[in-house]
Amino acid sequence: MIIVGHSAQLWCYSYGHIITEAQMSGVCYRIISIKAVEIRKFWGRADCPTESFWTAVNGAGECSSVVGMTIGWSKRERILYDCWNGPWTERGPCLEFRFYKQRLLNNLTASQQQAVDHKEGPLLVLAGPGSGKTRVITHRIAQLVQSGVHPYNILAITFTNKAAREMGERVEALLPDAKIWVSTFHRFCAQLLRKHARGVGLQPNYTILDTSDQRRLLKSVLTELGHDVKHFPPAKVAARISSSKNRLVGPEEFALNPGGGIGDTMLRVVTEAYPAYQRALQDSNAVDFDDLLLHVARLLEENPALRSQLDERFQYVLVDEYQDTNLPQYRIVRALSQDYPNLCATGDPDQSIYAWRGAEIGNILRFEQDYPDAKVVRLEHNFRSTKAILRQADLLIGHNFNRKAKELLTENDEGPPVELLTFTDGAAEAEGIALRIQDLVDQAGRAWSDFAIFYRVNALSRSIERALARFHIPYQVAAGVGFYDRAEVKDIVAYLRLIANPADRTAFERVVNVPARGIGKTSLTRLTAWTTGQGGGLLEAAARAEEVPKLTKRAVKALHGFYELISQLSQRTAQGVAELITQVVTQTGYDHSWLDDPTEQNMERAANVDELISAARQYDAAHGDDATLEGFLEESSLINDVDSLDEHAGSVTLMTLHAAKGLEYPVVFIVGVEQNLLPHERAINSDDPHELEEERRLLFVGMTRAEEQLMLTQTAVRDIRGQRLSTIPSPFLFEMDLAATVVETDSEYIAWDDDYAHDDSLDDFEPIIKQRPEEDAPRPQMMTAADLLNGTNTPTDIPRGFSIGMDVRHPQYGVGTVRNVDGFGRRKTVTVEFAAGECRNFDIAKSPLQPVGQR
DNA sequence: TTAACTCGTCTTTTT
DNA sequence: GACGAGTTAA
Repeated sequence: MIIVGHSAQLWCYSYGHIITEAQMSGVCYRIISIKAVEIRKFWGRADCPTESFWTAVNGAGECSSVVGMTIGWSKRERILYDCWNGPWTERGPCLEFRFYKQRLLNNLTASQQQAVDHKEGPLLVLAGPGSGKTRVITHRIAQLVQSGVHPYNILAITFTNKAAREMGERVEALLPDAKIWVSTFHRFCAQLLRKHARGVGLQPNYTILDTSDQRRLLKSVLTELGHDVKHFPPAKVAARISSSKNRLVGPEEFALNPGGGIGDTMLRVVTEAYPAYQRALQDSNAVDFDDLLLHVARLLEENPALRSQLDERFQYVLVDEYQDTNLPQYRIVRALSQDYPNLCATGDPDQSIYAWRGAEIGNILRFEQDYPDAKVVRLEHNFRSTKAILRQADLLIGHNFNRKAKELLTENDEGPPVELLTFTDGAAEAEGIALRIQDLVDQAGRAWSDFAIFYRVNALSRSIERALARFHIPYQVAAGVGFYDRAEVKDIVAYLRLIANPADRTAFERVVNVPARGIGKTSLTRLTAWTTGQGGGLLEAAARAEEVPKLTKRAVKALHGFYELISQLSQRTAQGVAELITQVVTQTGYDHSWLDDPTEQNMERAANVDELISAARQYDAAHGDDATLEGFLEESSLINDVDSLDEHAGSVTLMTLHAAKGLEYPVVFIVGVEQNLLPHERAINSDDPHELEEERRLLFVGMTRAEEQLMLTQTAVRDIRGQRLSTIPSPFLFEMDLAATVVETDSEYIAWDDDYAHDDSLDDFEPIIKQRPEEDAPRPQMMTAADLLNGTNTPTDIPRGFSIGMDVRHPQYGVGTVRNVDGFGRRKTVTVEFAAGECRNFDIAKSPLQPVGQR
């Protein structure tokens, strides 16, 4: 059911209402493709499509029998259509229609055109926010191909998967048949490294460790070296190692010149741990994120033949967000642009917000020195934001000393002034925002998906989430526990990793006793100790367990069994990844413990495993014969939480300021614009003034995401780490000219102290706002962040499971009554009062507590 | 072996 | 306040 390249004109739906002809102002949409996609989550019902819509779609001749409803409309010029005709709360197949605004090349501004037309030689595009940078890149690629460059010789690199996907789609829209390699730095390197793994002492089936695996490995390395993990937290050591890698400093160089004072024990430990960690990676045939770049940079440096071969292959390299490149990335790009220096770098020094991660803003500032004959094009015309928004953003960023002056121009309307809202505390702030959003939806016809809320630190999302939940406003969060961080998902993935790469030590340690097979800590320690002496992987050692001294008979048997299991599973890789996962689950009996006990938690787990299987199925389908286990693992280890944001969800989006880069929303809130938060105290305490400038840029990035309306908020007191502190306004606020409002706490809306929370009105979680007359209209149902992260696709009323006053049964303690519910997500706990009047707390996630019916 | 409890630590941003 | 690690109780 795939139609590609079909063209038809049709009217589009936004979430819940039709975009009028006038709003579309003559922009023509073209169906690029219709494909079946599986929808993980969506909010609620929207209007049914009109005749004209279906006439248009049916005109394609392929899907005349489709019934369904519009479930989302996205700014990315895509519309999703649910063609599931079962109950709408269930998962069903969906159609995805992709539309692209057909804009012709002659629609470009003069400077955009300049950049597009540039063919040979280095090119630097300094692109302010919202200046159509992606369009320039995609059109330039199209232009290159039209002028005879072979698509094979073009490489486009971005930083995020999202950006890569978007660029890929847009290039595809312009050049439906050309296969252009559009990739992120990490993915590009991962693939290159697959081919040339041996050049850096790896096997082609190497694994990519994510942050938590990396920590785990480092922790065992530290322990083996006899260092106290309390004193030297793996996270800190990892940070030091990472920053060294970002500066291309290997373990040997680090040891030679560690820097720091004589008494710096931390440095001593790192000096010791770094090489050991690197060896452990090598032994596991694994790399961490930084290694992907590092290895490739090394490879290119030490291997002139390979370098020139790749340089020739990638004659036209385009790098987006060049201001965020770190040293290895810079070296890689340079290495690929020597014989064919047709490097096109786009970026904006004012949007450099990753210096803390090793990004070198100097790379973009130095571009003209690196490539003396570079052509420089400035895109200063902003198509995104109102004049009011840009004026404030400009005022703010003007306070940075370290910067090339640049103007932000727009022909857009003046728009409403940028507001500064001051609240009494975080709870009032959250509710105030929820109220605003509700008002704008009710009164101004905004859609939920028009809103975004940004914050400096993830911790701030919680209060906002609560407020949104109370107001029954659908939202999604780009952060926190990602899908691939869930324990059950990690377990299954670890099995896969072990199958793909038997040397993978972290994976082995994770699953050798999951589900329990009687291979305890002691057996594992003995096995590891023996293996260290022997060389080789742990799995191999498991096969020869009988040779390991002191192992009990039972352990030997269990290890042999485990080895057998993995070998058997290894035979099954041919039928696709989804099938393999199914095999893993059944053969290991992984889900046995939950299947007969359908608690909420267990059903979530099962759903997550299903989710993983369907992800694998999608991968299999997308890659056809090229689908490999390694490929799937690579894909899953390189995606992040922001990538899973669903533009079609029809919900308010919450994310950190960092994650916001590259996105745009009609209405933006930036919360907590306060001293010590934004700028962050870490930047304030730092003696490097550049850090403060980076904070300013961060706010700048956030502000320039807004298209029409922008609101900054601050509070008088804020709870930080459980402590209530008075705040100091952010110095940045004085650098702008904002319309300030102090929002008086309206007692009617305040219900957030704990006393109130124990009131039984919360049990049913009724919205505590007064019903508005127009609120009779059906609202999308609630979905908690936890649901979203679970990938649960059924919106639910909260709280699910346990509520205050409910009678419950515990196998040990008998029947009792729930007195309190606490915590969030998987950390949710309930307090139950039993007959004797004694209260106990239970972890919902772990306890065998069962409801026995409502009062 | 599991689940409840207690304690101590860490709190920026993430490919 | 959130979370991990370690301890205790059964």
